[in-house]
Amino acid sequence: MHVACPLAADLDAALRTAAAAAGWADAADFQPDVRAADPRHADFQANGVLPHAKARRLNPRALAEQLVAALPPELRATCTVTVAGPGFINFTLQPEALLAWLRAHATAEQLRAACAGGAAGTWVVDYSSPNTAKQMHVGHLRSAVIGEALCRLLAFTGATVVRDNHLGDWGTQFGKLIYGYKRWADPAALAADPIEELERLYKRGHEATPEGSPELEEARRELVRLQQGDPENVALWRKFSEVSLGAFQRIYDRLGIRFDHNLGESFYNDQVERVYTELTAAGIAEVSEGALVVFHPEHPRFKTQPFLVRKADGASNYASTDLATALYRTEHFGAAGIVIVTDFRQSDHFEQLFLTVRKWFTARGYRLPELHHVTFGAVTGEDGKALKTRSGDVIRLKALLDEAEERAFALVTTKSPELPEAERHAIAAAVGVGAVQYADLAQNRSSNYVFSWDKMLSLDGNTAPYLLYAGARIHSIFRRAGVAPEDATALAAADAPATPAELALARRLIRFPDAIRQARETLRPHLLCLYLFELAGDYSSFNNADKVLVDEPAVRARRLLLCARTLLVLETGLHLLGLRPLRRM
RNA sequence: GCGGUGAUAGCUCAGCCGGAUAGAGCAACGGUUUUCUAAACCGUCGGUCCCGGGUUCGAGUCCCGGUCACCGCGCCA
Repeated sequence: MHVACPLAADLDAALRTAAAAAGWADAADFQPDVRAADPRHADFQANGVLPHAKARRLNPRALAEQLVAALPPELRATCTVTVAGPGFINFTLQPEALLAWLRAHATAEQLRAACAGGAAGTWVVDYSSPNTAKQMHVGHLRSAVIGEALCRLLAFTGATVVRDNHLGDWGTQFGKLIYGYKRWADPAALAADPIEELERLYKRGHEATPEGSPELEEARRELVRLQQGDPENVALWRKFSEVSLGAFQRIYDRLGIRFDHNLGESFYNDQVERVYTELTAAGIAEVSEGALVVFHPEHPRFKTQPFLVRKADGASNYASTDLATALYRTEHFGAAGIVIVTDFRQSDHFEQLFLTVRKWFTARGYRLPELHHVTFGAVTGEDGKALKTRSGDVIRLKALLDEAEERAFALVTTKSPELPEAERHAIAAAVGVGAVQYADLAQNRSSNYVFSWDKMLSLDGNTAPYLLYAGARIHSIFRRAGVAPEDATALAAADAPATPAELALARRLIRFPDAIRQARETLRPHLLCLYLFELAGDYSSFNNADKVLVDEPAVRARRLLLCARTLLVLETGLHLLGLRPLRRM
């Protein structure tokens, strides 16, 4: 017998049909509002009867009873339906329906199919985007980690994702850096730690070129030479970029990030002229105080707060390059969506940018992609100010990841001293770096983030190790059982979930597509983190309450089935967050 | 001044389109192991959801007013 497992969308459709079958005069207007329910009450609840009844001055409980009576018998076979409170309709899935879902979602591909439909076409995601010739510090972590998770979520739900690192590789700072480099570069230091040396040279160049000094004039001339294509300066600039990208990639490797493109600001240098021309021709931009600016008369604030797209001296700025970038992404990649991940302080800039792009593209008849600015709160010190170590330097990302791995290594060695050292190091890398990533992802991105080593490196509670540990325990059970989690024959005899812990776990598993949908729609990975934490909690409770490897074949098979599906969902989810699951820890 | 974001347990935070008794983790205290990894599980303690109004069957959630914090607002990116 084949028993299907109805989910929210199926119940929604069934209720609409029932409204018509019950003879409601305005059944077409009925919005069932089916959603996942508090597990204490049901699997799903429909709240839509209350507002519907209210608008028509009818008794909501009576309406709800009519709907329930009009539901098709097939549905009643798969779930228990009750009316509760003022008129909620509760749906509790029968264990056989849960079993049907578990059987139907055996592979990553089947899981993905259940989650597809969120995004389509090409989505360009602009994240990380550090400045070249500088170290990455903890302030760079959020964009990289959140951006990568969003890329994976978008790809998982059907988009073709283009990962674009929009490097800050062009601008006035290069004049000072070249000035410093030509005078004080130390080849040995450059070979040992290039970024460190470039930072030193920039600082030295900056200090040696105070405002109004002849030295500053010389630094500016270096910049002009670079922009005019002077071979020596261009070669130096290229070297700075290469060295920087190499250092960045060592960080990205640890975070599981690989960009498709590194199209920095310099790439758009010769594309801004078209922006000026088209914006001016369309009457969108105007000259004000010598600069080319865009006002938005329909906007309460931007009708007077200008968007400067070209400076009075004729030079481009980041608005110019961001406009050129939006055009390039649309024309070259055919972007259906553009997601830019930066901190909240740039909200005004991107709001103005998007308003301008919409008018510009509409005026020219260009395809208009969906535009999203994904913001996140600042990382601050305990005082709410910019982050510093005790010595006054910013905390380097490399140092943070190193510290995380060291702490994790000490813990692995305590917990699992029998494992070979190389494996303990590999586990420590996944646990330590994963903890740092997860600490960032698990918090709602819009709130500010007070940095603390203990919080970032915590290994208890709602943290990466808790999720990784649940997975490692499942692998351990399969090792003991002598079967692979993908081995369907070991699961064939499974019957429906029966114990409270089994049922709670199965009910959590079927909600995975809903969690994915929410995280994707809101571009908020913490909703996926929350789900995975609850899943790992339900699994841990199950693991504690019900022994898997028992003698009765049906019980053993159904618990192995739950383990296999938990593992599949957990590892899929961890991967979407950019974390690496572990088989042992 | 205008605008954005935030304020929920001692601490760090969830709370999705208004929905049922506001939830986790940490910390504190107590319990669970001859049994698949105790990095676990179970329990106890802990709340003026910043303040004041409003909308309604129902408000942490929406609206209005206020307080505090961080941030943005003409040539940095």
